[in-house]
Amino acid sequence: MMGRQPCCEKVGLKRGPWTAEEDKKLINFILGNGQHCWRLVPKLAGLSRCGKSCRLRWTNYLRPDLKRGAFSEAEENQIIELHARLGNRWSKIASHFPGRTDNEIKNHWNTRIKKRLKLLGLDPVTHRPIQGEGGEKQNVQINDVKATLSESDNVGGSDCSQDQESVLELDDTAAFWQRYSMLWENPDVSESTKSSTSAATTTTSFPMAAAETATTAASAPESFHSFLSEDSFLNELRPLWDESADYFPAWEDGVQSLDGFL
DNA sequence: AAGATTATCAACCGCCCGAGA
DNA sequence: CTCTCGGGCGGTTGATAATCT
Repeated sequence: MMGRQPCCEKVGLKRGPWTAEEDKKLINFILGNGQHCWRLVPKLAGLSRCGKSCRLRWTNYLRPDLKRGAFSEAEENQIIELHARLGNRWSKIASHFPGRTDNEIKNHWNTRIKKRLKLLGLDPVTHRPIQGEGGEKQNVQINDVKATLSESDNVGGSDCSQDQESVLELDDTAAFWQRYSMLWENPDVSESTKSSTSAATTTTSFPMAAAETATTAASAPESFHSFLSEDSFLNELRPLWDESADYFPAWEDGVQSLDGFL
């Protein structure tokens, strides 16, 4: 026999983007009942979705303790270091970032960090220098960084004011690379990840990230639901929200972080 | 201004794993 | 021990937004 039974009866179930109405139903249900059996959630909440879809929507988008927003430089650096040690174990990586989801980190890795590593001459899978023509990529790396910085991150920019900044950034990059190499040269590195927090909590500077953040932060969309600012829904939801701290450890923080959207 | 291209990210799919019967 | 089931994970897709030509 091939394949596998679907997780649920898909016939008649809605797919695709969630509507504000569906979100309301899901939020209200979870607030009122907590998280138990996801399979039952759609039925009980009156949603024509499969349980998996509900879980995904909640954990990746509706949970009030989500941080959202652009990744900081420090976060990005930490993701890179963790990925070097853990590989594509996104949930493990995400566990180091309260308020971030594995999906979010995975997306960020695939769309941004991966490219940066390539620009740095690093293989995003192995985190080692790409042995291209001549295998001397590591030596030209710093120049590559400079080139790519002025190429791609100097958006709308004056080119002359950048030299000084670039020097600083290059120093940081060199330091980062050094740390990074040491990480890989340490044969115990994969073991050390199991035990604890050793290298994960330190931060290094990753200037490409800084440059990028500077150019994109201003335009970063705060896409948290517009319906959350609707008065009618606010009046209905907010009291529930405030009463529900018992269900989730991070709830209080979540409420606070929501305030920015309300 | 309009069409083409690229980037982003929410959401889905299918597999894996652990718990419990 | 084996089987079933649900939750979780990582890979991938596709719609939309942003940017370029």
